[in-house]
Amino acid sequence: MLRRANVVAGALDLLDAEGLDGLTMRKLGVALDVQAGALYRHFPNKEALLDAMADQLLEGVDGPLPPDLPWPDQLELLGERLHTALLSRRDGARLVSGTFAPGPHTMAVSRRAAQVLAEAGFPPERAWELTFAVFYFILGHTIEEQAQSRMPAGDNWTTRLAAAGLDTHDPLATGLRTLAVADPGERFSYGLRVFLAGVQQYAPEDAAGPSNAESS
Amino acid sequence: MLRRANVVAGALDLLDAEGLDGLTMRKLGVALDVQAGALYRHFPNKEALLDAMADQLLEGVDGPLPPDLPWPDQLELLGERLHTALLSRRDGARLVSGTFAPGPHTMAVSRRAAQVLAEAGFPPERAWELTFAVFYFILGHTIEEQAQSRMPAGDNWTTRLAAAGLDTHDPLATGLRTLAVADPGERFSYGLRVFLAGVQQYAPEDAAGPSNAESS
DNA sequence: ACCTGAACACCGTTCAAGT
DNA sequence: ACCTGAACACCGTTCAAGT
Repeated sequence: MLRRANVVAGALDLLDAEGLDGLTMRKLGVALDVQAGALYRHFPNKEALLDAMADQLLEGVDGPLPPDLPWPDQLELLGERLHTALLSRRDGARLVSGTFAPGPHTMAVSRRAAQVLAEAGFPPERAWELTFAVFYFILGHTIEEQAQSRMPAGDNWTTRLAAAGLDTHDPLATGLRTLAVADPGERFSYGLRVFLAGVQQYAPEDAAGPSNAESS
Repeated sequence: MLRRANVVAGALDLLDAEGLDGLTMRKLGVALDVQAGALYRHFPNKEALLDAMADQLLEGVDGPLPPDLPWPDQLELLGERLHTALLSRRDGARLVSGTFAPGPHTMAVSRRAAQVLAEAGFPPERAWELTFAVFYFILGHTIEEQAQSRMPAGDNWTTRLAAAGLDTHDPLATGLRTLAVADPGERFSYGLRVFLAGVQQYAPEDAAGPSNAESS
């Protein structure tokens, strides 16, 4: 007999095999030796299944954080963990970004990040807001990483950009080509640190920050 | 006779009427008084049409920037313009985020942002990287804005999050509920400024920044 | 309660044939 | 060159009927 957890596990394996666009209720039926219609005894629709898959993907991201770590480093660690989890399955970032109803793991991770920010002195709304903001960056960056990795090496997004109208002698054009071959993980970490530097600067209790933390 | 530009314009109007999920080659055919198959004389597939629509949406974002404006303000202006353009059509952010091949307007906007950062002293690769990073934040934030606006008022993403496991007396829970009714435009601007504060701090020529701009 | 078999109402895309 | 008409190979979802 089919259990809800089996369906999610089978769907995630099918995701690795077929990608998000190739993930079909019918193919999932075949993979689980069941008619496609039978899946609707466990999930009201495909959207709900995708939500469950996304939440499963985030299992473990909300692990304990070293309490002696400064809060910006805690956030960086959380961001790197999320990044790793998204990369663990093909199209993982696209899967999570399409989530409609957040599951328990999604909840736990978000809450953890917001709590770190609240303890750093941000008012609760700002803590949530910045949590979402950083997550958007992480999702967007990882979506692009996973899109690039599935493309022929000579046909990157960046390659197209470079070819489409940039002079060969333009330093910006060469920089774009350099980017195309750069380590995506290093790029991600750099972007994350830059964003977190901004967050740190806006922290009310951070003495090094400007006085306009809540104005301007 | 149908022109490529007519197809794009009709498709954008259909997008407003039906949303991205309801945008169908067959419906577009009806709207343009043409068989669906006829559209394939102008675009090789639906993906190419969506790319053209996304690029059209970004027309005008790459307008001239006041040259006397400090570069962080130039970036903020560019970001706000992009935000506005994405909001100008239903599901505009989702449309642009799904873009595969960047068109001329997408190119121009990206290049403009990268150039501002390059002139601020960033090496070209970092300039591109940060351009993408900020765009990811903008797209993600705007996708969520547009998703929220199409949901029943009492059933926000944030409302679900709040209901799913947060204590009523938890300040984080109340903060989340506050967020749900906050002005999305103000939230966007705040997040953008925070990110740009980080960027500014990493700028090599910014004396106020830390010395570890390229290390760590 | 769970699953099968089969249908319903759609999709994107192709292509001979018309004009 | 552009469009029609009609098909092909799929989708997600529903639901009587079986066990």
